[in-house]
Amino acid sequence: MALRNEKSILADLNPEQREAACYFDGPLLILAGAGSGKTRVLTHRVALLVQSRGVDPGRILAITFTNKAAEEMRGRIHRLVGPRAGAIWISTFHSACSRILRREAERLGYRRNFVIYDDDDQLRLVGRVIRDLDLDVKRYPPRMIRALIERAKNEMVDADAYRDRVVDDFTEVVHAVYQGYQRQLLRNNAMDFDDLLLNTIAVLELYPAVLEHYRRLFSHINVDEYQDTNPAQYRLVKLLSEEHRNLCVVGDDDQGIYSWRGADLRNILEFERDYPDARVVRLERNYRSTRTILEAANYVVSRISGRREKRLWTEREDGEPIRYYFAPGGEDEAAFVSLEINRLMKEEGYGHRDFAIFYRTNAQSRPFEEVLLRHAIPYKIVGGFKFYERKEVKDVLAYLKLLVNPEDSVSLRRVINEPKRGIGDTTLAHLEAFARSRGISLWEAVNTAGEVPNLGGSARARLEEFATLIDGLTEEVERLSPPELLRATLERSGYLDALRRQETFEAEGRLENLEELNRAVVEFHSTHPGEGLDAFLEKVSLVAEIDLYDEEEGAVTLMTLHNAKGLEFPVVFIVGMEDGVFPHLRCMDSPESMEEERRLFYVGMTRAKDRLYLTGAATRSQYGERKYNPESRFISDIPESCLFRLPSRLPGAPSLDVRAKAWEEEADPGSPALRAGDRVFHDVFGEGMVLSVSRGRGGMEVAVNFPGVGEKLLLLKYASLRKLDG
DNA sequence: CTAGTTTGCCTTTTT
DNA sequence: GGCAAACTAG
Repeated sequence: MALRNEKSILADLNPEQREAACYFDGPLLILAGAGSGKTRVLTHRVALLVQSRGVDPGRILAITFTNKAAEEMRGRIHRLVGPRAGAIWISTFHSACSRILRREAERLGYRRNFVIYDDDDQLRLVGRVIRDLDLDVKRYPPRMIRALIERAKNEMVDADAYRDRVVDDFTEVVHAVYQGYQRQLLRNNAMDFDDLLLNTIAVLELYPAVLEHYRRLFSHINVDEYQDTNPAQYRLVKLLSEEHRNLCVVGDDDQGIYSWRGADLRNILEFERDYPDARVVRLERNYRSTRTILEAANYVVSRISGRREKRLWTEREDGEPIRYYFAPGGEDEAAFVSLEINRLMKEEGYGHRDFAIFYRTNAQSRPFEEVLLRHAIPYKIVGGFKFYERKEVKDVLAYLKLLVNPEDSVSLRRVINEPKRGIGDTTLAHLEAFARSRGISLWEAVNTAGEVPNLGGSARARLEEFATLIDGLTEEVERLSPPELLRATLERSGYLDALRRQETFEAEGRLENLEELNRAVVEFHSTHPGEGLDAFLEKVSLVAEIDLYDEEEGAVTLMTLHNAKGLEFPVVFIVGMEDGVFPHLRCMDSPESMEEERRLFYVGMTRAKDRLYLTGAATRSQYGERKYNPESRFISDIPESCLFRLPSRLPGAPSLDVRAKAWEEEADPGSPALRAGDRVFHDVFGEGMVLSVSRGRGGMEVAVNFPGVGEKLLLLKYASLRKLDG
């Protein structure tokens, strides 16, 4: 591939984009509307810095919102400037901080092999601390306290400073838990997500030499999705860029959808107040959507107060009107979407990958999965049941974390009796009391089990056995590669055996997930040879759901509106357009959160290139009961001239296939209607023979052998199976 | 100590 | 309707 010179790089850009890409000295704000080519500007800007300005690639910092965006940007810059792209710091805030902290964390009392706690670990630890303080978890719910701690951290209020926020008994408790929580983190040599930012800031603020080092290192700083930065990120950027002021931020206040995570729109709205001499460039030309979609989107967002006035325009045609279908029920809504996908594929030549279904909450995906499965339309879900949050995956990762960092008591507690090895709550309680009284870590307590009072002989023996297991594996950490370590852990811990022995479908599924984890480790090892287990764990800790998304796959994509940011699809369905669903019930009481919902709607709409569908349902089952929701208020925000309302009773629409449902009910009590040996027909796999029928977690499960396809495990609830006679 | 059952909780979005 | 803590029985 030929590298590009300055002239040819500039040729890719329109005048505004060029202005933004070429402004190198001093603060720059790029207000980039949806689909205005912001990534292009950013990549070209960085390419120019390297290519024509001769800036050392290692001194450019580019912050993206997700790892996926980072990889993509690196790829695009690589195409422009070649392998030098490899040296640029392109990453999320969290990855960049983690990289810095691997070098600097020792100054804060951490060791460099610290582990990163996800929110499940976080919750466990908060709960632990609450219980350790002899508080009632009913009166002080860990989730709530964690939320308050999180918010404080977003606003850079540390555990000590929280004292100023204490106004009553409850905040008093929060303060105490916050302090205990931070102490535990330090003792466990662990950081949560927010700590990655806060500790980086702390290191920079406490050590002038360190600050100086990174200020010199990063001569040019670029931040994407600036509207979604929180006060801590703002501070960090400011610290690093204050001196040379070569700071370029890109964003769109209309797409700010993370205020619940602490993001503060003022960062982008008041950029010029921080940098009065800032250059501001607006990108308003949209290269993605039809005029109709843009007009509607402009209108939806125009009603938001205090925004920066922008008006997207395009040279594209009007295109199709936005189609709106308010179905009688949730199943009809899903059936409509599926039928429409089929129709567009047949009549308009779209492929599976051209379609996306967006919803407000992950829980809404079910009916769509069901109907797509039944119609044999391939689909994939981004998010939802998250791979790295599944029990078995987390269990095994906890083992690995423990090998890297034995101080990690959260992981230790997780695996000490998993699989069951006779170390129960009582034993654990004794260990804990001992650890606390001696001021040693839980792991040290396990290792000195002989001295722990009140322990029975068998408990001691089991603890010793466990300690030997972990010690043995720890010794291998230096010797074995990550894939080998995973294997050894799975085998020697007995985790694999325990699952194999169960011989249930559930265990089967878990084994498959572990196989998947194994693939991930193997892949990591081949792309990062020489990197150790710690590097793998770090990568895993910082993945976002969207990072796992692969657009090349030929499948319909289902995801939340939040995950949709930054993507585009020829055909988009935004489903669940009902008051209480979208906008979400929890956002109804404050005008600010309602505005955020509206921005979220805007984000969803502007993902569509050619066709946009909005659907809702008059009634659906929510939380297990029947709910009746009115049409979403956002529908009335769309100009009627852009909207085509479909009749809610579609002529010729098939009633849903209720066969599977009926079968499940029939199969439930005692005598299954479907038995081993029955011949069945499946829409996708064809004819097959039932091997077994059993009750699993998600309902009745059927194992079927399809000749030529192999054995398939199907959830009767979702499967479209017909029983064949004879 | 474990396994099985009941109760009682919570249901937004995620680096 | 789903999940985890809490309780109960072996």
